Amino acid sequence: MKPQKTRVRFAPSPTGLLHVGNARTALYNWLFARHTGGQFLLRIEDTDLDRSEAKHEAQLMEDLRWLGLEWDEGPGVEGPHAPYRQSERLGIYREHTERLLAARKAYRCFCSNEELEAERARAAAEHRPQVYSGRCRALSAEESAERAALGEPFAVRLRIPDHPLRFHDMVRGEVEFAQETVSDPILVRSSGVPVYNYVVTVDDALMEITHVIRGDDHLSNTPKQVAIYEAFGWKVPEFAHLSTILGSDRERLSKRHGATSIASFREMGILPEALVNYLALLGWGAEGGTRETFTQDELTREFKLERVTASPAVFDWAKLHWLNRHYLKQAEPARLAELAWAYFEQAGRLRRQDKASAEMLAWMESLIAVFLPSLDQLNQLPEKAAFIFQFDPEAARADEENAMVLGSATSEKVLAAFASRVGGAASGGVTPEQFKAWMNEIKAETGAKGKDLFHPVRIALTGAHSGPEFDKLIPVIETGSKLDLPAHVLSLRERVEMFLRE
RNA sequence: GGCGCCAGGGUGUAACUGGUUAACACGCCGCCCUCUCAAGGCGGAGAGUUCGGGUUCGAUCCCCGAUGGCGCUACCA
Repeated sequence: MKPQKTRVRFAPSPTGLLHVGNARTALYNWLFARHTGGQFLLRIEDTDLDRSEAKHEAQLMEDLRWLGLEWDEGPGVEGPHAPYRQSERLGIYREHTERLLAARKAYRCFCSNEELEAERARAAAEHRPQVYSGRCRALSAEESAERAALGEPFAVRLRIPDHPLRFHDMVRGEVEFAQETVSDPILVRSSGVPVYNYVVTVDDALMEITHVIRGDDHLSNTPKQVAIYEAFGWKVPEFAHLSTILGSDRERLSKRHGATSIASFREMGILPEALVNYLALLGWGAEGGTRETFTQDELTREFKLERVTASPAVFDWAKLHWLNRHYLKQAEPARLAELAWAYFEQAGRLRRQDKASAEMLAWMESLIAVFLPSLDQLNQLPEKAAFIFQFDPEAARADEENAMVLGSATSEKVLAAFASRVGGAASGGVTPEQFKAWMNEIKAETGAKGKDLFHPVRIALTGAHSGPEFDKLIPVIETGSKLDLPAHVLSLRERVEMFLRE
């Protein structure tokens, strides 16, 4: 028997931003499809027209593409099972409902809301499962048709079979629900709008989905869906219910925990490869378990659904940051310069049009290299680099620790010696080699060494007694001072002069 | 209330079909490097696998129960 081609889908509703939980579901679907050589579809669940918005759909697709999760069928790509938007498939559902009704697998339910509520209350009081009594199940075909024809409002319910509903879950194993604990589910509301559990099942079947990979909040809905497959005589697919992602307080991760949308991660300057790697690790571990960093290709090769954990995982910013730092260091400087530009632009440090200048871009690359080792997210860059663009001697002196350094006897001598050298520097700017030579001279001249030697100079140049190494920093400052920027970047010489004038 | 899922260091995971001093990574702490902050290198602490039974020569792993967390229980998705 030749193996069936796997087909999976990611089916979000466009009611808001794509967040980590859903993104991880999408990723696992995508990885599974790619690993097995199958297909990954995107389907938009927009039956809830009040909450669905076109802009969310567009954002969703953009976010998926940013993560590198291209779909083989779906909006924008189309395919043999189009349309891929549920709002455009209403006719299909209606047709299928007719079939079920005709086959008496489903029936019209004329019960009112009040009646149903009373029924539930009674069941709760008697400690029984709150399932529908099935009162309208017994209605004859004639009576049912007659009341419908008379205009009496009705919903359509599925007849739950009288055998246990079981299915296989690749994460949880065999799962079984006793039939008496599952209520005859509503398929179509009295308004005529079909219900989520119903349309999902119809679509999954018609789109020939072989593996339904989704969040475990759907686990308890699955027996109903299995019953729908059975009612139509369709093959029940494999399921894989992914555990929830929790916040550090072990509560379901939500906006309450801060930024959790994919869009916000991108805005912060988290690289997509870092996020993909992190999300993959959240609920899955490679065989052997000694590797943590995986490219998307490596994940595709290693990812096995059977290895996904059933227990919920806590989202950890520290580890995401660690991975982001890792990928930031791997990234092409030109790419980082391009990405970082937006943040500096926002901070008013750079102009958009200057991106066209190779000189500017090169300078940006060297600037990023200076701060890269201490960067969690790219958007931290303008703040870390602020002292390059804006030098404030007064504030530097005001700092308590700085004042202590500057108060020492040698610091004055050191600064004077340094100032005289910078003052006489060639117009080309100070080079790191020159700087090093000067510091050696000053060391010999004043007897100051180590912190006593470097800290006063560092404060006079950067405003702080700690910061990046001078070798990398000096070229950035000197080159920057010659560029045409929104605000002039002070050269070493200008900094020292200004500092001593204060 | 009913039904279902889950349960290992602070966190994410590894541990072949039951046999390991319970491994790796993040984080934390320390040391080295260094003018400093990072980065990097080296090392350390931190769980005996929720609890109670059972099966077994032997359970993190299999079974039962309890407890806790979560989900579903809608004419929400």
